[in-house]
Amino acid sequence: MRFKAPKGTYDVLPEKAEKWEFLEEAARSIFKIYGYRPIETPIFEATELFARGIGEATDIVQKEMYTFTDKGGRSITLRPEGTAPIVRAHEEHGMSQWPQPVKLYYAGSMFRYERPQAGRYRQFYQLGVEALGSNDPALDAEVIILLLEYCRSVGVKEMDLLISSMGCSECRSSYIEALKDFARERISKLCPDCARRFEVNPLRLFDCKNPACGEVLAGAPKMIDYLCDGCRVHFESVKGHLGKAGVGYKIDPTLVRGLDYYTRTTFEVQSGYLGAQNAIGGGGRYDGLAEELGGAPAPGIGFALGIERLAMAVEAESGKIPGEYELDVFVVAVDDSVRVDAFMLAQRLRGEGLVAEMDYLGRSIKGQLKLADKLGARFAAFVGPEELAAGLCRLKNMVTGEQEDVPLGGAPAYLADKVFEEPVK
RNA sequence: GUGGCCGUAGCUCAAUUGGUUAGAGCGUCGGACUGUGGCUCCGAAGGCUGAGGGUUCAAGUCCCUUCGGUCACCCCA
Repeated sequence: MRFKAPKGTYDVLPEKAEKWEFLEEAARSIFKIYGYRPIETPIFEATELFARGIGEATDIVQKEMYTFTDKGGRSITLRPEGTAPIVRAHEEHGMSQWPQPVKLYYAGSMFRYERPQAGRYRQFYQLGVEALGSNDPALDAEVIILLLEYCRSVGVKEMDLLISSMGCSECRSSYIEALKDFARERISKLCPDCARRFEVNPLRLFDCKNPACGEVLAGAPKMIDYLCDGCRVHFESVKGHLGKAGVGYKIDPTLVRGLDYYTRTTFEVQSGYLGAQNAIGGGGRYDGLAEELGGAPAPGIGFALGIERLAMAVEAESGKIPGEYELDVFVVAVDDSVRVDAFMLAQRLRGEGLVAEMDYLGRSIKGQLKLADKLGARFAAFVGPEELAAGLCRLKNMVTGEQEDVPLGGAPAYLADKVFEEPVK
């Protein structure tokens, strides 16, 4: 075959898809408990939405977007993240008139043109929440706790919560000046990459892994020391809420996230089991985004988490993720004359809510039993001329090997009782 | 976009210093006396050795290019 899944993409085969379904269902369930409601936005949007929302200078906008021109001449981009589209929908549908705050969650694929690596793909699946219309620090804490609780509920035990504050437009700009003053005097001691960062986005200086740069920057001014009164009070309150909730966290002043829209609270949940891309999820507050997109002001906060990375962390720590294929009954057609009767029995079994399978390849009885065994069937139901003539159906317990004849008409209900009322195994 | 490693049947891997029809295990399908699984045994199907060039009498084995995978950087979920 000449075709393969495009670079950086992959097929989620049944075994993995079942695990993803489990994780996603668990997420939807806990998101709802926290009062969030589902929303689906288009998988592509006007390029300008992301360019303005995420920031022209960011890596995402500069080199990672899947952009194309549609037949109407519009510049379209496959969504690289979920927040900007939701803020767009919030404005478009007047959600500021809904009971505030508006709490939404989403699940879906995102696209970024990057070199694939462990835990990073060109199409990846995110789960996320957004709460718009309030700048209450309690909401910041709620969102952070929701992320942690969800991860914990599906089996992630060891994870680190990093938090910081990016300040608001006012205090951040004065901080950036201070940082640039500091860096300008030491520019000769920094690596070429950092020299470039200095020009493009000084906040990124802290991302450098170069030890020499790290030493130089250790003495640099920190954003959290430059917060204005409002931002400082907000940050203190977020920490206070987390503390009351018994949530452990680490303040990381260098936690600078790659999207320009963040203000005040930013956070990231990391796992030591993921390799270089160690963030399971992250997010922050974006109080200026709605205005940046040309809408009415609307503060907001949210997070996104990558299901691929979550699944990796869960499997590394807890071994298995639930979500197995289970077969209740395999209907065995004893010979060709009864294949239609077998088919009808399977239909009636399914009508009782039982997972029923049968043979579609004309296999021998032995072959059918082998298949039933491979599929893990709990029961086999024999349909044969002799049983049919007597109005019976022979049931075989595939675990114990016991067999019994029951009236054909009552077989589905009889089996349903056995399957649903008796403990598995 | 940059760099390291890698690319043989569906999967995991073999294939003497380049040498003749590329093998095995698992899996799939079938069979082992007539209506019954899990163990065992037998058989079959399934590879243009990622692709394209080159070197050579001869290439899965060497060289180049390209595509893909993988890991790291940049950055992020």
